[in-house]
Amino acid sequence: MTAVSPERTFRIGELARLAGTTARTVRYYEEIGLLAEAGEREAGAHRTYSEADLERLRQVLRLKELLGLSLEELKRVVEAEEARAALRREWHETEDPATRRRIVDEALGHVGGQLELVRRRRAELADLEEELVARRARLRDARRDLEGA
Amino acid sequence: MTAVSPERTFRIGELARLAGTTARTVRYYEEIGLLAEAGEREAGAHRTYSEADLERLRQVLRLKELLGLSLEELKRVVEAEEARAALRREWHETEDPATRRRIVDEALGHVGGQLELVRRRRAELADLEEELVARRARLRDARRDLEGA
DNA sequence: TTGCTCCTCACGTCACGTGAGGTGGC
DNA sequence: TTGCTCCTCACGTCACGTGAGGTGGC
Repeated sequence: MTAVSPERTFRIGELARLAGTTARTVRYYEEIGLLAEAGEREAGAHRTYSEADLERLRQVLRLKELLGLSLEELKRVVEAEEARAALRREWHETEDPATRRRIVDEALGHVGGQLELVRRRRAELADLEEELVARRARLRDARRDLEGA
Repeated sequence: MTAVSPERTFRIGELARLAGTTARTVRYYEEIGLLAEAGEREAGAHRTYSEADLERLRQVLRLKELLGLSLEELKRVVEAEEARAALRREWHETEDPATRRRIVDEALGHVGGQLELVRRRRAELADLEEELVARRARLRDARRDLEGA
């Protein structure tokens, strides 16, 4: 039996390639505090990343490209995400239903806000698509009329 | 009877506001040749824009925001659009069906390319929306379990 | 040992934002 | 005439790109 390699690590170039970006971008995100610094590192040593780091980077890039968020806005999203992760850990330490409800409600608000953004974008894209389809239909009609010639 | 004001014009500030951007952006687009210079203008005089200019600016901003195109890419789109407008004028001067077919086919290729971009984006947004909806469902379940407490 | 990838400056670029100082039109 | 909006530099900023010169690991 082979191990499932639960501790796959990446260097910055591979991480960037797998996430569809560049090493420079990853370093920049670290520089401005959007991504955490890659573990313990003596000055000048190579950065190493985990699969969790890869997923986090992918998610950040996805929100940036699809929703057009600035890095400042993404920083707030990531911070909120981390705060919620901390709350999830706290979750198991409390029995108080009021506290638990507060945690869930906060998460619901956060997810709801993102959903609204995504849906607005999708609606705008749907409008654009509709216009393009109409244009294409008119062009196809013209094209069909020319077939007979 | 009042006239339908077929020649409504705008100054740069109003144009920008109606298009959802800034005067600086409009000047920059003119500077890099993305938007045509605003008519005849002695140096230092105010720019004036037509409703057609407003529509063009809106369309450019829409493609930029929804598809994430760079200004260089948008320039190519606008140029292709202008070439097609020129061809439409040429259209009425030719009787040759082969020429007309070439004009229509070029337009079809252009619209088809844009449609593909729009659809890919929409699909990506649909995936993101699905994930968010699933997260919200799990949170709502947790929330419901807490109601009983 | 030889490549390849990584490292840190640091300057360049794209797409504007933001004054500074001055002029034009209702 | 007084505001308001416009004008042209020109420097600042955000999000990286792109070398320059040097070091690390399979």
